[in-house]
Amino acid sequence: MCNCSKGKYYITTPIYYPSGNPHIGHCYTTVACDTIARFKRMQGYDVMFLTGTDEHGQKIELKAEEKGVTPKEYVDEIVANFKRLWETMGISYDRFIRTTDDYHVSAVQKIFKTLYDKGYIYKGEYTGKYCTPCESFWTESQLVNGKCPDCGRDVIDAHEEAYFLRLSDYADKVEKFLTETDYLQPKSRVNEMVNNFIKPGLEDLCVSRTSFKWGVPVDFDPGHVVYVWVDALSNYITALGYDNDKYDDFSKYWPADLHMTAKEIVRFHSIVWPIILMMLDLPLPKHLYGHGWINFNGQKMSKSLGNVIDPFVLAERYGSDAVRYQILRDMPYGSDCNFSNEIMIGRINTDLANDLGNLVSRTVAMADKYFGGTLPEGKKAEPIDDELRTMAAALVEPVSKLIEEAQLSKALEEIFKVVSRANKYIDETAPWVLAKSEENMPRLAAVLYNLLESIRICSGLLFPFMPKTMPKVWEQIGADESMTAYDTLGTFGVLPQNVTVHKGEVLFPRIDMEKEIDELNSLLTPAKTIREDEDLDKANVITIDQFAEVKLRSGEITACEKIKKAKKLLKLTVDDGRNGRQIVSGIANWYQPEDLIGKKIVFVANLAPAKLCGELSEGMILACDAGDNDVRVLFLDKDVPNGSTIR
RNA sequence: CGCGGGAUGGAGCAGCUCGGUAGCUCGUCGGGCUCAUAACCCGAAGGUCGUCAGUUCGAAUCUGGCUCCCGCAACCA
Repeated sequence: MCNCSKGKYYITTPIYYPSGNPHIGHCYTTVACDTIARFKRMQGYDVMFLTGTDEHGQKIELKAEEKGVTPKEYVDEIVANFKRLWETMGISYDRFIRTTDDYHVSAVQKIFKTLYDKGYIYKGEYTGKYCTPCESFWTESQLVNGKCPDCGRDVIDAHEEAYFLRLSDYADKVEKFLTETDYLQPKSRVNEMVNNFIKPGLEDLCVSRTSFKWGVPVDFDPGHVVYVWVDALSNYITALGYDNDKYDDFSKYWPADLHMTAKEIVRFHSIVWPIILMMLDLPLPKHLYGHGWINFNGQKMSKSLGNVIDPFVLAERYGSDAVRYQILRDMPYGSDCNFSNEIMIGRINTDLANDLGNLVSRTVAMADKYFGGTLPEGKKAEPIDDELRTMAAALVEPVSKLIEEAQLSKALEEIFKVVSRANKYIDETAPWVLAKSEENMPRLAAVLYNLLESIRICSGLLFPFMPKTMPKVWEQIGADESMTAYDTLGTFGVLPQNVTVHKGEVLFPRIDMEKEIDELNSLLTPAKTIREDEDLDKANVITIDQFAEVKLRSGEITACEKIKKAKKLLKLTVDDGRNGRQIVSGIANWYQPEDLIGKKIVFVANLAPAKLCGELSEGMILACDAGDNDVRVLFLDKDVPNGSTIR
């Protein structure tokens, strides 16, 4: 097969932020890209599949400090986990870029300088609000109740000298790009982007910071580091050798054929990234696909259904292919999907064990039992064969199109229609009846051959989705590599007439749902979580003087009401033994106002006052995380005087 | 009037762009089969498509009002 006949295909995942370990969401994006990459390789494209990590920023600087290690040491450990997960999940990336790689750092400096020299980056003064956990700047008007509109936490004032990227100049061009091309998928997101960010007036973007050090230094202005976007987005070109000598295939692979991201960073990939490329006079990428999130069933999540979502645990228990299958199968195009262990096990059992695995198993078993493993040359066709044969041979076309469009769930659905049809065919033809008389042998051989061929085609198309298991299928049905190549998948009748099958291991063992859920619950994270807490405790030892700075006092709740504008907040009036005070507490999900009135509680007396949803809060009451989305307030004995010091 | 998503048989979803017999998967019930991983195949029950009004010969599908739910916290893919 000629590897260059189809041209190149460049596909990317986002570079992930290693402030914590990889989770099922990272897994989805990466597995989806891997599947498409493998599929394009099968088709004969010269594929470049890039993934990596975005390692700079204040958040990582802080996390590292908390842990008492350097930022690099901190990310090294987590990046190793990302790589280990990709290994586990069978991710066939061609290149892995880290924004701390030397070549990337120097290339980013050059890109920054180029943009500056061209006048697209200018120095200004940044004044506004900054949310540290989100690493986001906000204007006063964007704040919600004075809080970060993304996470609702406090923002801090920020005034500093900073460089800005002149996005405003390109508002019209990028709007045209989004509305007049099919770059951004699904199409529904185009309006979202245009209405929310372009039409209100595209603001220039702050692209440097002086308040932290962990980033790419701006080489012509010491003290500044490049702030996230120019650094992170340009990975897609520096990884190909743009402005560096590490690689030299930029001209070969750029522009990207597909950037895949989750929906929350679509904004940067659909607006900022094309603009940066326009400024650099580079070709624009062809497609951006923003997929939905994997949600965890929200409040509905119940103990009985379990909740283990560590991808390592899932892969270890069910096999990476089963995990790949489930997340790809259940994520609908463009919207979110739910995840639970029950859903995952259900998928594995019905689709993989019952339908596909069992189809292979029963087919191979019959070939083995009735013909000693090798089919005879003589076959007898019948009209009833036609539907299955036609369906199987026609499968490659729609499936290819769907994969091309990143509609992986639908592609799988199509393939499994043929699997189902094949199971039905076994019933229609009843091979065990045919096996009873010698004269039916040619007919029996034809039936089994048709089944093996259907399996061959399905497994060939399933290979990009489940790359570890499909070769085992091929082994069992007696197919070699040449018989599962992409070009053979549109043809029925590729296996030799006298094909020999080999009974093998059970491909996807059926899982006992109840037993499995019980086991998952028993290993459900408490042990691990507590250990992490202990580690954190040890890393954050304080002195008794520090503790003494926190003034705890007793109080009695004399009045309590819900805050209308907020969902989670209760407004408490507390008798603190002095003038009384008002405390706002985020416990509305767990307590009704009437449950609290008259109760004695502990509160932090010297906490800086804050406004929450417009209500003044002078202190904080103590409550504990009782686990599993439960919160319990600490109540005191009735006879404790209000205002007593607690130590 | 903060933004966004949603409401379709027990559960999860498709259908809605371009109105015309309501479809899929799981579950339930009944039957068949015995090659197979107690798997497979067939059949049945079950929905006034959140609500009110409008447009229309005809609305799940178009228009407007209303109600309710979810995310915008956590591992931010």
